[in-house]
Amino acid sequence: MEEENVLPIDPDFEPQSRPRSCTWPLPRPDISAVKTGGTDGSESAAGTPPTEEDKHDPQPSTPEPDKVAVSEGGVLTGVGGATPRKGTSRRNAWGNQSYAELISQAIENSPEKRLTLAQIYDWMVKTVPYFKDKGDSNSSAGWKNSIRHNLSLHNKFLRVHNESTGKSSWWMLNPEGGKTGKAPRRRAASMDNSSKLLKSRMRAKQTKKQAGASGIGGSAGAMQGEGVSGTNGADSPGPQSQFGKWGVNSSSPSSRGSLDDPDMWTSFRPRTSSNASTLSGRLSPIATGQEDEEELPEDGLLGGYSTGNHPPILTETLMEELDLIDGLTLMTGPQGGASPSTAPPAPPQPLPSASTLLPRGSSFPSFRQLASTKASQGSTPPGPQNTSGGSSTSPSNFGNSLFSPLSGPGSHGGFSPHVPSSLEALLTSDSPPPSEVMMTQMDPLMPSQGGLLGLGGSLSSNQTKQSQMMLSKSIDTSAVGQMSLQPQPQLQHSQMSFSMMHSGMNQEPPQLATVKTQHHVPGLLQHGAVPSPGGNGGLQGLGQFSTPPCFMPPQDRLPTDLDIEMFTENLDCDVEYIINSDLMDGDLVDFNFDPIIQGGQGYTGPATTQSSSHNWVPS
DNA sequence: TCTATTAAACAAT
DNA sequence: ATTGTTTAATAGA
Repeated sequence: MEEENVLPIDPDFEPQSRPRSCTWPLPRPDISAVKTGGTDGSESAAGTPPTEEDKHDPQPSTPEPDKVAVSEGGVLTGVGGATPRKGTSRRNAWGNQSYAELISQAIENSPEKRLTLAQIYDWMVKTVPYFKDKGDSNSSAGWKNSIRHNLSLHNKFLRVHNESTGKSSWWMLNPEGGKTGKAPRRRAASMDNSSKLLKSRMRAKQTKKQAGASGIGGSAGAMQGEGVSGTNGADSPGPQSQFGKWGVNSSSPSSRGSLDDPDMWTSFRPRTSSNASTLSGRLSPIATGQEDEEELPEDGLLGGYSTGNHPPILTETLMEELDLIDGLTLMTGPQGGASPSTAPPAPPQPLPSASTLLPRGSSFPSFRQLASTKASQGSTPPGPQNTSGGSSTSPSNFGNSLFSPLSGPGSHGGFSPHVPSSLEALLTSDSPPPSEVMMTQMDPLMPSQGGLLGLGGSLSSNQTKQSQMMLSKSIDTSAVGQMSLQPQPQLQHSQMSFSMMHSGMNQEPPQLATVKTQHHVPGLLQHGAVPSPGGNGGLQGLGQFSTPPCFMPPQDRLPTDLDIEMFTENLDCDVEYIINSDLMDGDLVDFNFDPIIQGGQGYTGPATTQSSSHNWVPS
C-alpha cells in the first residue's frame, strides 16, 4: 500500500477521493489533466514511474523489444495498434493499454505463448514500468486482481491446464478471441437473461456451497486424488523450451490416473462462446444461455478426442479443439481476416511451427490423460491405455499422421492399442461435430454455436450445467462427452446429438472434412482404424446408431434449444447411468464406428449447409 | 450502452 | 495463500 503511495504519482492523481481503487493513482480524472499537459508525452506526464515508463508503452517507437515489439508482431497487433485512441492521453496509469492488452502482450512475448498467472504478473512487473514497484504485492493487490479478472473475463484468453506440479494454469491467447481485436467480453452480465442466468448461477453457487459443505462431492469421486504424480518432469514449466516435454509428456503417463484429470478439462473450457451471444444477444436464445453451458460440454468432447492418446495429432486436434472450444472458430478466423490461414486450423501466428505445436501440446497431454484416465477409471481399471509405456511411441507415429494425415492409416495401425472402453468410441463420435463447427463458423459467432449445440446440445442446458457444477466440473464434463454418444438407452438424445453432427458434417467441404477426419479420427480411431478419406469414419459409426441423416433443418435448431433443455434432464440421468453401467461395461457399449465406413454417403447426403445457419444467424 | 478498471465475495487447490 | 470466477460499482467514450 504504502509503496504505491510512494509511487511517483503526480500530485494530480492523488486526491481523487476514490473509494475503491487503492492501487493506483487515479487515472481517469488525471488523464484529462495529463492529457492536457502532455499529450504524447503523456507518459512523462503520467509520471507515474519516472523513467521507465517512457520506454514502455506509449510510443511504438519504443526500442524495447520486449514489450511492445513482440506483441505487435502477433495478434496483438490489432489490439495494441488499435488501442491507441487518439493518442492523446493515456487511459491508465501505465499507458493506454488495457489490462487485456497487456496480458496479451505478455503471452505473446512468451516463447510458448502461454504463461501462468504468476508469469504474467512477472511480465507486468518487468515490462511495465508502472508495475515495477508493485512486484511484491500480494495476490490481493488490485492490479493482480484486475489481471485475474481480465483473464477470466475475456474470451480472448484461454486457460489451459498446466500439468506441472502445482502450477497454475497456462493462459494462452485464444486465436479467435483476439482476432478481431475486440475480444468480446463474456457477456454483459446484466441484461437479458440476466435474471434467468443469475438465478441459475446463484443457485449454483449456493448449491455448491451447501453441497460443498454437505459433501456432494461424492459423486465426483474423490476429490483430489492426488496430485499429479507426476513426475514427469513436468515441472519445468519454464516458459522456455518445454517442447520436448510437451510431446513427451503428452504421451507420458505421468499422470496416470489421477482423478485430477477432470480438472484438466475443466480448465479448457473457454468461456468463449458466450461472447457471441453477448454481442448480438438477441437472436439465439440458445446462444446466450446455452452457450455457457455448452462450454462445459465441449470440454467433454475434447476429452474425448484427446483420449485418443496421440500427441501429435492431438496437437492439431487440440488446436482445433481449442479453437472450437474457444471461439469455435478456427475457420472463422480467416474470415475475420485476422487469421491468414484459412484452411488450416493452424496457429494463427506464424510462430515457429514447432513452438506452435508444442505449446498446444502441453495442453494435450492433459487431455489425453484425462481421457485415458477416465476411461480407465470408468471403464476399467486396467488402464493399459494406449500402450502406456509406449507413450513415446505413439508420438512418433502421430507425428507422421499430422504431417500426412492421409497416410495416417498405416501408422495408426501400428499403435492401436485400441482401447476397449466405449469412451473412445464416444469420443470419436464427438470428433466429428467439432469439425462441423468449424464449417459452421462461416458465420462469426452464431454458427459456431450451432455446432456446439449439436455437440453440446445434448449436454448443454442451464440445468445441466448447474447440475454439473454441483457434482464436479470435471466429471461432468466427461459425462457430457459421453452423453452425446450414448448408445442405446436414450437414442432420442443421442440422436439429437448425432443428427446435429451429421448436419454439420454435411456442411463440411471436402477438404475440410478430410482434414478434420485426420485430426479427429486418427486420434480416436487409431486402433486401426483407417482414416477414411471421407473422414467421418467416426460419424458414420454414429450414423449407424441413430443416424437420422438430417434431423432437422437448421432452422429447427433454435427450437432445439428448448428441446435441449428437455434433454438435459434426461441426459443427466443417462450420464450417470451410463457411467455407472455402460461405461463400466465398456464392452456392452457398442459404439463401434467402423472406421471403414467411410462412404461418405451418409454425411454427404444431407448437406445442410451453412446457408441454413445463416438464416438463424443474426448477421 | 458498452467497455474497462477496481473491489470484493467465493470456490477450489 | 494463490488462483479463478463472478458480481457489482463506477467512469469514460
